Amino acid sequence: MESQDLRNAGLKVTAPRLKMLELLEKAEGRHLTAEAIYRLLLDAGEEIGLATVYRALTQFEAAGLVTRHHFEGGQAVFELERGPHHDHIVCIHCGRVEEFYDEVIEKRQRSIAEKLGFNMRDHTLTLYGECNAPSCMNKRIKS
Amino acid sequence: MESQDLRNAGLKVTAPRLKMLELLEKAEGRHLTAEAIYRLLLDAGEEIGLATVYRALTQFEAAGLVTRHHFEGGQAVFELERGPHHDHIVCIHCGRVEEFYDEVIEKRQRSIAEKLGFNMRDHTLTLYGECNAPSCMNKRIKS
DNA sequence: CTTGCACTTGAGAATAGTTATCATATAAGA
DNA sequence: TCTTATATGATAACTATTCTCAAGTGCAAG
Repeated sequence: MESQDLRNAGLKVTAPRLKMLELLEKAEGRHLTAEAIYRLLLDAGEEIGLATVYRALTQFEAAGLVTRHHFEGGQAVFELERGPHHDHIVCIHCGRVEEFYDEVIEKRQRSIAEKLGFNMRDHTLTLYGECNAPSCMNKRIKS
Repeated sequence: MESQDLRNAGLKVTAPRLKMLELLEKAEGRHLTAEAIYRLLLDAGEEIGLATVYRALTQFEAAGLVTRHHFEGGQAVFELERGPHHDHIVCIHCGRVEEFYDEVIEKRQRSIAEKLGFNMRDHTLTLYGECNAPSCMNKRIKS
């Protein structure tokens, strides 16, 4: 239950926070911007402020409930932290995001950090490319 | 000579652009923000506008003369594009940046992209950790 | 050399994304 | 139920960057 997640994080259980978590749940791994979350909730008839969305997302991130990614371009995107770590590949044409995990790369990163005298704490790996989704390829031909 | 780089890129050879390239050259691989470049030039007695710095950096990037990184936190940093591709590891305490290149990771990325149906065009890999520089460790103990 | 003009420049306004402020509202332990 | 630390929404403020525009300048053609 989401309310338990909130309590564990030392956050009060409030309507805006629950709605946001539900939405992220329903989004099933899609990567949403703060703005998108705000609009979706408004469209669903919820009363919520953009500031609250940003605030809550920051708190969720601190609590390890969501992850923030920056990819290329302005806005940050958020996704629910379900399961283990993974990296991303983003289509430079349609923005589609796929996730992957590679043990070889993970191991290699740790040993590189160690060799350079760093105690590794985190990393971001994002690949960019052209995806082979039909809808995306069509768009490219037209333009 | 830098002026040739500019001509090759289809850019006119102007004082501000040359000064910026010289500065980046002297920075020897340090990663500078647009703001830092601007201030350094002002301090050196050059007359230049911040808008010009941003404009030129964008043009240099398009021409492949410099690379733009986002790391964590607000401002982008720039470095001269000398030699082959490399990735970065950043100290989360002092911000020190080291560079590395790992053929195993590079290969692995390409095959992952292919497997997922992407034609890979680019990637960013940044590790974050605590560095073992004496100056950095001291600061941590004090605070 | 001059000259013409497309390209540049600097200053400041404008924008995008995000965070801070503040008065009001509310969750939840006593 | 009371109390109070937290949370909320509206809006102002802020940061990084880009845009606008009038004035200036590199450079190719004469």
